[in-house]
Parts: sequence; structure tokens; C-alpha cells
Amino acid sequence: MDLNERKLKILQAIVSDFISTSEPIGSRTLSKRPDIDLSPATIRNEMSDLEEMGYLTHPHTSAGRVPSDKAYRLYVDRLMQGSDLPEVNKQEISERLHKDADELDQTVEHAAQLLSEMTNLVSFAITPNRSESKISYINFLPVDESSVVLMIVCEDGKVTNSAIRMNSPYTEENLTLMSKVMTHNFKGKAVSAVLTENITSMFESDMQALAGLAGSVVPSFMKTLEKMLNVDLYMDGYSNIFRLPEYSDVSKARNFLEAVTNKEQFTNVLVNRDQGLAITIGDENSEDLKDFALVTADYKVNGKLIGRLGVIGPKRMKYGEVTSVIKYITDNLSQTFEIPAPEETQETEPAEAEYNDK
Amino acid sequence: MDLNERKLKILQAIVSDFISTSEPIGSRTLSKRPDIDLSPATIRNEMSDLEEMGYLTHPHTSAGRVPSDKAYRLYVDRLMQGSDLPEVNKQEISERLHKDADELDQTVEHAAQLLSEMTNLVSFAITPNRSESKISYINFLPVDESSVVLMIVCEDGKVTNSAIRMNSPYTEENLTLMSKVMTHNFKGKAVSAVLTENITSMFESDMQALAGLAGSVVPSFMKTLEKMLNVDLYMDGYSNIFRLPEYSDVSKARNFLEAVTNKEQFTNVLVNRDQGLAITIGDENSEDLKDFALVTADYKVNGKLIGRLGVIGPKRMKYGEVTSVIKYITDNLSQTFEIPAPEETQETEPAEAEYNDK
DNA sequence: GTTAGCACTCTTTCGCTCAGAGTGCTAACA
DNA sequence: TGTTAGCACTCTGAGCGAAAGAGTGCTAAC
Repeated sequence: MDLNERKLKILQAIVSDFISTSEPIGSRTLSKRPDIDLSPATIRNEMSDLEEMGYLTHPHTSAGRVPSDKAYRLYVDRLMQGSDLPEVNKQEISERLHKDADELDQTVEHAAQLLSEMTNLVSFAITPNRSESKISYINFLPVDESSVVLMIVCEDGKVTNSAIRMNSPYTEENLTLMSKVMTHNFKGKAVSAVLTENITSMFESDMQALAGLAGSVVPSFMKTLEKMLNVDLYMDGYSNIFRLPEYSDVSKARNFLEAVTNKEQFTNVLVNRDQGLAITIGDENSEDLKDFALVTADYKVNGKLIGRLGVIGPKRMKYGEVTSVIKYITDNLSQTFEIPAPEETQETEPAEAEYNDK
Repeated sequence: MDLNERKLKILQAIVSDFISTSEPIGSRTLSKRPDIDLSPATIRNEMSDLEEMGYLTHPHTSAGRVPSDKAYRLYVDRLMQGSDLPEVNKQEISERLHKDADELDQTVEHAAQLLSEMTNLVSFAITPNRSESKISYINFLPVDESSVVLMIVCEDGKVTNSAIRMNSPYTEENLTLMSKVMTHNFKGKAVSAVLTENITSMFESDMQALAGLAGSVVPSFMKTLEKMLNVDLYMDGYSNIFRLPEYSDVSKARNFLEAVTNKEQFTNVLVNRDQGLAITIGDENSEDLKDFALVTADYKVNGKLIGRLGVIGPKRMKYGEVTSVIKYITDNLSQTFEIPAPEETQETEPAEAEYNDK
């Protein structure tokens, strides 16, 4: 038995109808669609075939058909038409992303908010692992007698800092020296590379005076590097899911929330997805997410992967709309932060003028 | 009619029974309690009085009594016995908070996690507004030709940084100069004070060369200061609420989630609470939180308010347990980060030894 | 002042029926 | 041979009434 044109047409109709209604689709309903000119009986035969082939299931004998995970996959790969985003939405996205677009992190949060609003699903954003970021410099700054701040600046401009409590007194000169020694040793190296080095041995060859500081500083330094390997997860729109009929059962809603608020586990899932636009449906996901579908896309700046944005929701998701919103937003993000773009930035002109004046 | 001893006893029994069962309490149930030696009929009379006085309500004629907000308030103020935390729990709290206790922010997140686990409620933590933090120094650091990082260090050791995209080329010397000028002007001043100053005018009297930089830098500086006024909100345990029978109705659960995930609004509520241990119940809260109870407590370091931790849940909350957990955790947090405490910190001894070796 | 008794109310649950939706199969049709 | 009409059958879900259970309020007696 093969998937001929007619079967595909019926399958497509079932999937898209089910996506919008979340009700099992019966043969009579389908036969009324203008694009399907077949009698209910014929449709029933085809449905029966499709069920045998694993594309449809039956909640119970006298219910209509429901798409299987396999059907969603086929739908996404071959059947759905990628809806083009209405111009109004495009405009709204652009406007809301450009307003306050000076800080990447904040803009990404706005993007996630926007995404959950426009899709009515739960959205998320992660920053990539920074293990391959190169260190630009390292600075220790005095705070008070017993604490200093460690600051690590990467070549990509990302700054990480953490407070260090000192076990022994320090002088500002020692701190400066420490900063210089460490910067000298680690500048240009990737975070992951530094983490595997034997740092303490480094200080033996260096100044004796620093050894005292090193006792307090090195463990904190290592911890801070490890902290840089963490992926930040931002989520939005939790309550959206409760508007969907499939979660009118509280225990289902709770399962969803539990899967999704287990940050560590969920982050792990997100980190390990394919790059670019990735859609996973039902059993393509890990066990705890097998009732859901995820759509993610990456945004890049100057070709470098910066982060990942996406949504999670029920398998009967408007894949076409969702992917086009996500793609539009990630593309927009990428453009906004593209660096070699010294075009017509109107606001800056006064500043330039001021500068040239003097 | 006054609240005599017997009425109080009955009221206490009703509130505490209702807290643990969430079922309306009938006169017969109460009469079976060993500590209440009255017939159902007598209890009914008292209940009727208590209802008239506004402490109890009736879901319908043939249902038992349910405490009103007023009753919860009385219960919290006068009737409940503050349960002392079992030693096991105390130990667990101490252990889990001290593990990895070098970074305050992270420890606070752990504390909130712990809190939601132990209370089975939704927990949250906020950092205080830093408008009165004093600036210690300001630093501009080069990243690449077109971007620099602005770093503001406060006297309390908190560091805020943001990326600035430069509209015009800069030299490292200029950056350093800029850092010095700004540090000189703002050191020791509170963030809120700096925000009201006319910064641009400051530069007129300063170096001409800096004016060019100022065009890019000053707006970002102001934005960063504003960012410092933001209060961070961390939340945990969303899914706990779905285990409670009162949220078996999805629409109620959704209302809860919506009230609580509206970060801006919810943060606002949390910021404006009384200091110290604060309990607000039902209509003591704002309209959108009128079905819930909140318990919050502050943690301080060296007498200075550092942050606030708490839970939100149904009004029938185990106030005794919850407050003792929260108090124990906040006290513990305060102690952990108390600075002039160079006592027996065992973990640091190896480091010290290492130091003495050399 | 307390209590037993009783009529009354309201909710919840259970079983039942019935309508509706949909299927699968068979037989007829083009 | 593929398509369709017809029909028996299945299953769900809504609606209904009865009955059980919980609890009250009132009255009258202790």
C-alpha cells in the first residue's frame, strides 16, 4: 500500500483540521470540505488504510481519527504550507524588537515574550555555552578589606564577574599584579582550555607574593569559569498552555509544567538540538516531552551562533505559523546585532557632529 | 458578643482542620476531636455566633464551615502555634545552603528552591532596589573597534555591566580618561542621586576630547543606572500548586499562574511589602492576589537589607511551618554572608595551609 | 447553659437512558 | 474495479432522577 495523492490529501486535511479543532475528525466532516470530493464511505476506506500504515489512530471505535506522531512528521515535512507572516505582525515584531535594542540579553527576553504572545505557546530562549569563548582580559577589583570582584571579559564582549571573599589581606598592587599575570597567561585562550590547565602550578613560576592571593583567588576563578559554561534559560508564557483544551485536565497541565520547569533537564534538551530551524514532535523527543512538540531556531551575529529561541506546545501546533514567526524573529535578532553595520543610524549623528566639532 | 475562650478554641480547631483537609468542617467532626468536649449542638451554636461575627462562612446550607480571611488573620496573630522546625530539616537547610555558598545570587536561588520544596508552595526571591547603593568606581573597557563594556562597581561589591556600541572611534587612553573622570565625579554617590544630575553638562567643564565619547557613552550610562534600579525576581515550584485540591479546576490554576507570572506587577507587590516577616492573607492583598496568602521575610547582611524571600499559596497554608522554614532559611542566609565572620570555615583551611607552605 | 432529636436543605454520586457521532461491513452501482 | 449507499453496531457524553450523606437550625427537654 502506498501513499497516493488522495491519501496525502486526506491526511493533510485531517491533520490541519485536528490542529485547529483538537477534535477527532470523522469521515463525514471531511467529506463536507470543499477540497475533498469523496463520499464518507470512500474516505473511511482511505482512513482505514492510513491507520494501518500508522498515520492515524482511534481514541475508541466510534470516534473520528487523530493524527499519529508519524502523521505530524509527514505533515511538517511535506504537507503543510509555510504561511507567510502578515505584514502587520512583521511590523510589530520589528518595532518591538528595535525599541530598547541596545542590550542583547534584554532584547532576547523581549523576543521570547513576543514569541509566546504571537504563538500562544510557551516560549524560551537560551544563550549558547561559552566554553569556546576566548578570554580577553581578567581583572580583580577591590571592594573592601575582605572581598574583591573578579571580572572576566571575553573577546565577544561578554563580561562575567563574581565576588571573592579573601582569606587573607591583600594590597591593591597585588591585585593589579594578579590581574596582569592572569591576563597575560590566559588572554586569547578558550574558557574550556583554561579549565583543563593546571593553574596553581602557574603561580609557582610567578611572583611569590601572589601565592598568598592565589589560595583565595584560584578556586573562585575556576568556579567562575565553570559558571561561564552554564547556559542561561529564559522562559515565558507559562499560562498560555492552560487555554488549550488538551490541558483542561490538571494532571496533564502539571506534567507539562514539571517537564518544563525542570530547568537543568530542559536546558539540556534545548542545548542538544539540531542547529538552524529544528522541529521535533512527540516520540522524537525525550520521554518526558513525548506529548509535546518543540520548534527552535538559532540567531547568529556575524555568522557566529549567539543563541536559540523556540516554543514548546502540544503536538497539534500551527507549525506553519509558528515556524514563520520564529524564523522572522531570529532573523530580525541576527540583523539587529550584526556589528559591521555603520549605516544610517540617525540618533548617532548628533554625537558624531559633536565629536567632529571639537 | 465577644470571642470567649471556647469560641477561640473552636475557631482554632476549624482553621487548623480546614488547613489540612481543605474540606468544610462540620459540627460533628469537631465534636469528635479529643480537645473539644462539647456536643455537636453546642458547637453549632458557637459556629453560628462565629459566623455572625464574620469569622466563618458557609459554602451552602448543608455544608460545614469555612474560615474567612478575618479568621485566618486571627489564627496567624493569636491562635497558631509556631511549629519548631524538626532538626532534620534544619540540618538539610544548612547543608544545602552551605554547599556552594560562595556566590550570593546563586545561594539565594538555592534557598528559594529549598523553600518551595519544603513548603510545597511557589517560592520567590527578590533582590532589593539598588537606588541607594553608592558607586565605587566606573570603568570602560575596550572590546573591539566599535564596542566597549561599561562596568559600574558599587560599594557593596555588586557589579553591573553593559555593552556599549560606539558611534565613533575611540582610543584606549580616552576610555581610561573617561573612566577616571566619571569615577571622580560619581564615586560615593547613590545611583538615584546620579540619575537626577545633569551629566552632559559635567563634561563641558571636563576634557574636550571626551565630548565625542560622551555622545555614545552617556545615554548608555544612564540606561545602565536605570537597569540597576530593577529588582530581580526569581521564582520556583510553579508546579507545586497543581497538587492542591483547590486548583483542580484549570481556570483557577491559570488565574494563579497569570497573577504570578506577570513579573512586573508581582515584583511590585513584593517590593512594597513590610520589612521583616510579613504575612498577608486574602483581601489584605491586591485584587489579583485576593485568593492567596503570601509570607515573606528579609535577609540582611551586617544589618543591611539584602533581599527578600517568600512563598505564595492558598490561604489555607500551614502558616506555622511555612514561617518557621522561611525564618530559618533567611536567618541562615544572613549568617552565611555575614562578613566579619572569620571563624572556623573548615573548607578554607587547606587553602590557608597551602598559603602558609609557601 | 447544654444537649438530644428531628425536619429540612443542599450536594454528590450513581445508574440509567438516549441522542449523536462515527465506524466497518456488505451489497449495489458505474 | 473503484465508489457509494445503507445499515447494524459501538462508544461517548449529556441529562435526569433517586438516594445517600453531610450538615444545619430550631425546638424542647434536661
